[in-house]
Amino acid sequence: MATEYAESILLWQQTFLIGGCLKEKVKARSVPFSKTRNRHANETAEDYVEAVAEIIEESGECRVLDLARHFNVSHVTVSRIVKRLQDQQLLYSQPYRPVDLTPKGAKFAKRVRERHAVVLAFLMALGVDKSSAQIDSEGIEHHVGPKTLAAMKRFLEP
Amino acid sequence: MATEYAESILLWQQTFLIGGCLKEKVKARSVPFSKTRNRHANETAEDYVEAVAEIIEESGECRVLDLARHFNVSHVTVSRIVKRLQDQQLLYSQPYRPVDLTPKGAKFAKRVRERHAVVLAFLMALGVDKSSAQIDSEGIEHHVGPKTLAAMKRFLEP
DNA sequence: AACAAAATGTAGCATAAGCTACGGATAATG
DNA sequence: CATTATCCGTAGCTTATGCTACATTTTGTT
Ligand SMILES: [Mn+2]
Ligand SMILES: [Mn+2]
Ligand SMILES: [Mn+2]
Ligand SMILES: [Mn+2]
Repeated sequence: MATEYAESILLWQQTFLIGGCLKEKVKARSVPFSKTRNRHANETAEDYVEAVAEIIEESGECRVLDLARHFNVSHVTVSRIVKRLQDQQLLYSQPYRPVDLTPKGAKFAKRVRERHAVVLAFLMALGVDKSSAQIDSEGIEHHVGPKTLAAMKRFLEP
Repeated sequence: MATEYAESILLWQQTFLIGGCLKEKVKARSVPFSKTRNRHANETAEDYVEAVAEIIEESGECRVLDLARHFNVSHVTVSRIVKRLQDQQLLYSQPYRPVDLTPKGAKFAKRVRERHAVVLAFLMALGVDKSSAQIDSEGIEHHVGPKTLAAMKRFLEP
């Protein structure tokens, strides 16, 4: 429902971009902010499915505490978010049991991990040291649209 | 106070990065997420001082409603945030009066606008179309550290 | 000056994401 | 098998950012 609301806003703004009347330079200027807010709303889900996939790959299972240490937050914060991602059909979770990805979550994780890998490799190819690239890519990844992602790939393998 | 807390966490993690014991690969991995959360906490302030500077430059004054239209949010959201930024000495504001930048806010705005301009120019130089570059740079700018910013500048003017 | 319109503030609600404190469940160890 | 340690859930608090509805102030127009 949060998603529906956000999408309706974007659709409404699309119409403003098409029909070109008088004072919608302001409207058009607001579109990047709306889209950025949308992307921030997805950010937690993206980081969590990515982390679950990585942790399972590394250690065989993913516990709530693994995620808490991964993100440096309390286990309570993780529990609540896991519950929401379960409602969104991205994760399986039962009380006191390890967390796992649903098929939908696994597909999502695959896309997100690929994009993150491209962004990280791109920054390093650009000459950024690994430590800075790891930090910056952790935030940048969520704001890289398809066009920018394609451009980064072109830069990496010409 | 939120800032002090966040900084104390970062300092604490620094020590973990220096002293290399056993299970702090997990700790080290959590640093990018902590720093990204920090950057998100600054994001609103950055976007607002930037917007205030732009709007004043374009139209002579910046009203609450100008900001509301700029960001596509309600004037109530703007009012509350302006109040906080006033507490942080970034903005001047009196009831029913236009908003202005403090000297501190103006310096901040200068840095933020320059960084945003570099990121936007960089994406376009990379081959991203203007519309996508505008959208993506609006989010990416807040996650570009000094090293990445320097690398982008090198790419732009060699 | 009076009235209407526009801008701004206030009250009250929602959701997301942090936290501590405490209690219950599971797992490891004797 | 009993005990302890670890893990996890729940209750309750906080801050940030969205919203609508309504009140107030300022501004513009008869
Ligand atoms: Mn990631
Ligand atoms: Mn991330
Ligand atoms: Mn921005
Ligand atoms: Mn971001």
